[in-house]
Amino acid sequence: MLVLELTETEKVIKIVDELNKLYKIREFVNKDPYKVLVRTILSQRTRDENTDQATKNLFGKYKNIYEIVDAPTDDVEELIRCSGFYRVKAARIKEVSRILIDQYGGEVPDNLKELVELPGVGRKTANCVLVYAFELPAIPVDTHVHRISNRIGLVNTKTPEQTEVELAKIAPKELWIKLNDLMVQFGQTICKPMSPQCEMCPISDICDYC
DNA sequence: AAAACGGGGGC
DNA sequence: GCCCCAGTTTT
Repeated sequence: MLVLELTETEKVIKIVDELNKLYKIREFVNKDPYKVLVRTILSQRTRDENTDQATKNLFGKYKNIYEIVDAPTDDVEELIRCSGFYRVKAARIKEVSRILIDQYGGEVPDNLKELVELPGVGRKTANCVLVYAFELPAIPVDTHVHRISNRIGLVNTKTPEQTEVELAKIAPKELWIKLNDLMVQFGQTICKPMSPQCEMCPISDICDYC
């Protein structure tokens, strides 16, 4: 069988295309920047099911930033308990909310520089806000994106930030917005960290991992 | 019972 | 870069 020789850019296009047949691009909490930010903090080192449940619990009771900043911390902790790391996350959410109200008029900044200055917001979380709330081109690199990109030989990097830089070079900009969400779903269901289900992988023809 | 897991921060 | 943090899931 003829082995296709694709450029890295062509590989990205193919990967997005194939994964897009399998998974839907999700729209997180109606692109409300504050809710996206909170949901993303809740998602840190956490699976989707638990993230979604915690997000529902929290915003089911407290509607916006002003209600959350005044909410009792133990109640917030209880509502988001199912997402794990709930004490840290509750503290971060309340701290960030306070800062946004005090310094940004209750709005979420739409640029990387100001976002990463917020406590509990690193590069991955900030990029998620830019992509999912503001629809700006950014590539949130979590461990799924980092692992998969390296596993299939798309990049050869050591840190997530290096992966972000390399992916930005080879991926067409209009695809950036899809990369994280597709790879996360792929990483949770097929290209898993420990036991990848290579037999049902839609992109095995461009991957020699197995 | 470990070890790993959709990060972030402090040093 | 290394280590710590801290609930949950997987091995």
